[in-house]
Amino acid sequence: MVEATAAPASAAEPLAPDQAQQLLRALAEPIRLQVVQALQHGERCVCDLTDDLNLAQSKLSFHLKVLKEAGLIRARQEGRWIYYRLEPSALLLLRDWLSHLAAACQSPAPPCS
Amino acid sequence: MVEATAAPASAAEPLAPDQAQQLLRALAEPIRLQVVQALQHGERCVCDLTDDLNLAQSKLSFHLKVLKEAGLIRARQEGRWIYYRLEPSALLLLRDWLSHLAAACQSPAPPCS
DNA sequence: ACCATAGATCAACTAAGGTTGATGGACCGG
DNA sequence: CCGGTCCATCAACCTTAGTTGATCTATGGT
Repeated sequence: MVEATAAPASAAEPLAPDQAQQLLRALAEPIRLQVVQALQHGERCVCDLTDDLNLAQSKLSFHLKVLKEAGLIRARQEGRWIYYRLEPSALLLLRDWLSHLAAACQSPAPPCS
Repeated sequence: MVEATAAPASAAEPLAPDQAQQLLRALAEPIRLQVVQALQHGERCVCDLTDDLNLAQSKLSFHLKVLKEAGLIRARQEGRWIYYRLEPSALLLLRDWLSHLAAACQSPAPPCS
């Protein structure tokens, strides 16, 4: 959805609300958050992740899929194993979206009534 | 949960995973995202929000509660009306948390197997 | 060719979270 | 004091999303 093969993403385009929401939804789940943190310091294959996080293989696979579809992680196959790693550009896009939001709400506004 | 009356938050403390998750969950919902965006340019009272977003009062109230409990918005009463506004510090904390995550995953790591 | 392992996918189940309509408290104007 | 408006809360319902165990494909070793 978000990406092409070589996700150019840096900080130029503002990230549509739809995409922001997809990223937020993907991150807003305990297991997926653990996965993301487990990948924080580099690539890991699924078997290592199941072991690290003590999860059923099927369950982990489900969550990896959600993260991948959101563009937050990327898979790389090597022989029998599949290595997953974080996609920093997605994180940065979301980060910038939050910055933008925070910046906008610093200004005063007219009361309603 | 997250805050006291005067949320000091700026950029010093790293934000616990628990709290990051609460913020993410709060934002990861279409209506709440709309609410946040509606508050982006300043305070609004509930009646205005129901009107702007065309929502049942009860429904809006539910989502406002979630956002408030996450520390993302703050309420201010004035007569009969209750004005809500965004809490930038929460957004910035989450922003920094994402920065940190993105920064960490830029470094290489040892393969498993 | 055969078996074992890595991982994805599927269908049925369960649990969590959002919705709805009704009720209740707070504040105001007459 | 009374009626109306603003908003929060509650219980019952419904929808969405995560879980579980089984099955399926692919890869590699022997």
